[in-house]
Amino acid sequence: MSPRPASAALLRSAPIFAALGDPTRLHVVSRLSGGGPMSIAQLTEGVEVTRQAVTKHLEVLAEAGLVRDFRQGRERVWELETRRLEEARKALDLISHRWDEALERLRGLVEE
Amino acid sequence: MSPRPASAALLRSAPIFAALGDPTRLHVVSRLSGGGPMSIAQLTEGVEVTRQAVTKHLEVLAEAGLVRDFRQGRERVWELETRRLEEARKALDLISHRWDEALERLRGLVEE
DNA sequence: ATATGATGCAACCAGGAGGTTGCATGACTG
DNA sequence: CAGTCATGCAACCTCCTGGTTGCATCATAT
Repeated sequence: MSPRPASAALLRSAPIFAALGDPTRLHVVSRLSGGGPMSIAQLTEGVEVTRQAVTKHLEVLAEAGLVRDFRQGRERVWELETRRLEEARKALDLISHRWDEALERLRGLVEE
Repeated sequence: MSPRPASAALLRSAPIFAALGDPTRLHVVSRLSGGGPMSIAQLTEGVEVTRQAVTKHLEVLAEAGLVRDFRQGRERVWELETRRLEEARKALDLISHRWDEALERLRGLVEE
């Protein structure tokens, strides 16, 4: 087992990070996380952009599996999907863990 | 203290996520995490794109504070900067934590 | 000195991302 | 049924992103 190749699992979390990488989107996610499920109109308040822009962002987040929607009367309500958040968190853990191992190996080599 | 606004600290991690959101970039980060510090040429092996493309990606990662470089003879060696990784991980924790709280509050309201 | 390997720099390009506006639709409220 | 509020749909626009190619530089091994 020499230098491990980039695990496919890790690579698969790229879309999640990409989705979280936009300020407006992160803001929306944060709003959702703090206030529970919200309609598009609600989410648009407190953000500088148009309702349509928010809609697009929500669709990007949904595509990445970070949010989920359901209808409630004439409203479309969005809520967080924490499973993917966990995946991303684990990916970050994996990276730093492997980095520590790698440095440890290097230190070992130097000391020989 | 009603529905908390998106914390600035959280918003500040958007660039980190954005940097991690590209497949090639995540691949590079993964390579670094598994094999210790590497030169640009080394990182270019095992990736489908040009050396210059890799250089650009490294600069994006550096901009986000995720990697750091130092010269070693005629090589430019890059290494991971795990501090920012930690920040991102904490941001994800914060989000899911607040979401759980929010759902708890909602459940409380419904049961009244 | 010189050839070679590792980068740096700059110009250029296509496509996608993030936003907007205008108008159509659907579902409650009186 | 009429008015209104929450969305859906579509066409457009601008800029940034991810990539490329070609050439200049700089350090090193001979």
